[in-house]
Amino acid sequence: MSIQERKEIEKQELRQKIVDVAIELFIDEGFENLSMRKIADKINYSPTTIYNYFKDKTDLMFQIMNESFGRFLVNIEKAIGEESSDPLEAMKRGLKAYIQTGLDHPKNYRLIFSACTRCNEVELECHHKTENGEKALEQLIGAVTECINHGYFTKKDPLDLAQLIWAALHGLTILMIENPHFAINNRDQLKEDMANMIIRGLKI
Amino acid sequence: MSIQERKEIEKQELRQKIVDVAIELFIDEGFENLSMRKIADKINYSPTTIYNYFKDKTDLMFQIMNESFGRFLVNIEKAIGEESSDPLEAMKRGLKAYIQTGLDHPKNYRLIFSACTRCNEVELECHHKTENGEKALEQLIGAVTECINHGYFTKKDPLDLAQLIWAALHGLTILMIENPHFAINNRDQLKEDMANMIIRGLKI
DNA sequence: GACAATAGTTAACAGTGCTAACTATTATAA
DNA sequence: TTATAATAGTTAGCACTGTTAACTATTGTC
Repeated sequence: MSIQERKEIEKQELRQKIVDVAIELFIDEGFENLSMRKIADKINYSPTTIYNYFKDKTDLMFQIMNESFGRFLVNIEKAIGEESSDPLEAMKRGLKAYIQTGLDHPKNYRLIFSACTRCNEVELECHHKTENGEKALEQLIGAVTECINHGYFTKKDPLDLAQLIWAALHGLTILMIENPHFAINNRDQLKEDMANMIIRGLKI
Repeated sequence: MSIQERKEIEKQELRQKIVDVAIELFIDEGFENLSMRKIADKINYSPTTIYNYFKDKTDLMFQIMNESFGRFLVNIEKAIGEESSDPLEAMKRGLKAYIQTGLDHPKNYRLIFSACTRCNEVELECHHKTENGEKALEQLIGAVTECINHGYFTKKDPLDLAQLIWAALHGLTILMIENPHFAINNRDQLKEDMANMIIRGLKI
């Protein structure tokens, strides 16, 4: 390993540490209390060091958002459990797993989508795409295509259907997380009903 | 009109002015640039005056959120247009109107739901209910009940169904607003598809 | 051993939410 | 009519924020 290689690795390690600590702080202390100075304190560096690794706070936010998206995907995989031979069965399990995973890790889920809230509020033009977000969508498109090919779903554009599904799931998940009053007494029922509504709505 | 009444009215007027200016600033300058001092500047009062009318910034946020919700409802009514005799027809028009109104006034829509993002991030416990939010839900429940009574929708708890519908609509609307990449080329199609998916999903 | 690049630092600016202590103004009761 | 009390608004200040510019110390290269 050359010196340059070692330096590069060290750089990546510190960068990753910043991301990890930022997520930790977000989870522990919330959105409003996540500051560059607190992150710096936690890693025992001066606040300005962070700016050698991230353009600004928004940039950092998008990195931790992407990282959290990755962790969310891992958790979903776990929640889905063993593979299913029937695509429709797999789809239904996936739908419920998405909502449940969001509810199980509300702060994580919130983090994934709260970066956008910070991004260029004025113009509502955020040009970031998260790598892991794209990956998730690809996976969902695959599952939808399976359902179409097996004659379960209407023969429409799989991307369209995937976006429909994602939107519906996200809506329920984020409302439940952000509004503790929403469906306080019937969350399990609603989760089930949402999965059923989606599948019935797209069935041939 | 007694002196007390006049004073009360003046108080309400200033309070309303603060709310109006706060909304204006949010729309014009965005979330991050909305500060107590800027609001104070705009109404030519000292910043601390605001604290005589609102407990803190979060409190003010919830007031402007409620106000925006009210304006949103007015705009939806407009978008729905004339009354329809058929409840299912009315429902479909309402569904599309919700999404379209959100897209037509993205900053307004975002404001309605961004207050929660600020509320007690740590515990995810926000105990505010917005009056206008409750009102909207009541209305939706009414429309759903109509559809059930006419034999269009499955005989389930109208509150459940209304929450399902709202969640799905909200998910699509907020994703489109917050993520400019989401469904950039097929938004009209998606709006239509979402309405159809919901109705097919709930039909008897 | 000189030079340059890199990584990290300190100091500072302009702005933030919010509180405490103060001052005027106004309405009520004697 | 005047003293008292309540109300509405003010100033000054605290502890914090993101971010930049200028600096220093360390390290690798020639």
